[in-house]
Amino acid sequence: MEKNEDFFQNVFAVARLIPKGRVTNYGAIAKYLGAARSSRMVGWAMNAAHSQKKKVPAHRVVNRIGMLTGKHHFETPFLMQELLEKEGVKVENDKIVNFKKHFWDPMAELAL
DNA sequence: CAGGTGACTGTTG
DNA sequence: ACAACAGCCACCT
Repeated sequence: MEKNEDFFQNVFAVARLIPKGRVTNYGAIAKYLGAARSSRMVGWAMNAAHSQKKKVPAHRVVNRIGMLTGKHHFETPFLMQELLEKEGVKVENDKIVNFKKHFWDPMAELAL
C-alpha cells in the first residue's frame, strides 16, 4: 500500500542527505534502497520531488556519467547547473567536471 | 488490457 | 575509445 510512496520518500530522504558540493547517480540510490535494477524508478521519483513539500536537491542527482540529464525537468534547464556551480561543482557541456571526485556514495557514507 | 515512454545501467559490437 | 542493443520496472495513453 504505502510501499510505493515509501520508496519515493526514501529516495527523497537520501537525496537530502547528499552533502553540499557532492553528487550521486540514480543507480547508487537505487542500490541503497535495494532496487538496483530500478534506477529508472529513482528518476521517476525525482520527478515527484518537485511536488514534495520539502525541497529535494535533485540537482545533486545525475546519471552515471555525471551528465545533467534531468535538467529539463527543473523549473529552468539552467537552474540545475547554476545550483551545482554555486555549490562548488563545476559543470561543462551539461556534464560534471571531475564527477568521480564529487561522487557521493550512500552505500559507503550511510551504510555501516 | 496492451503498447509505449523514461531524470538509467551494463554488456556487446 | 565510442556506438548501439537489451534489460529493467513504474506510470501514462
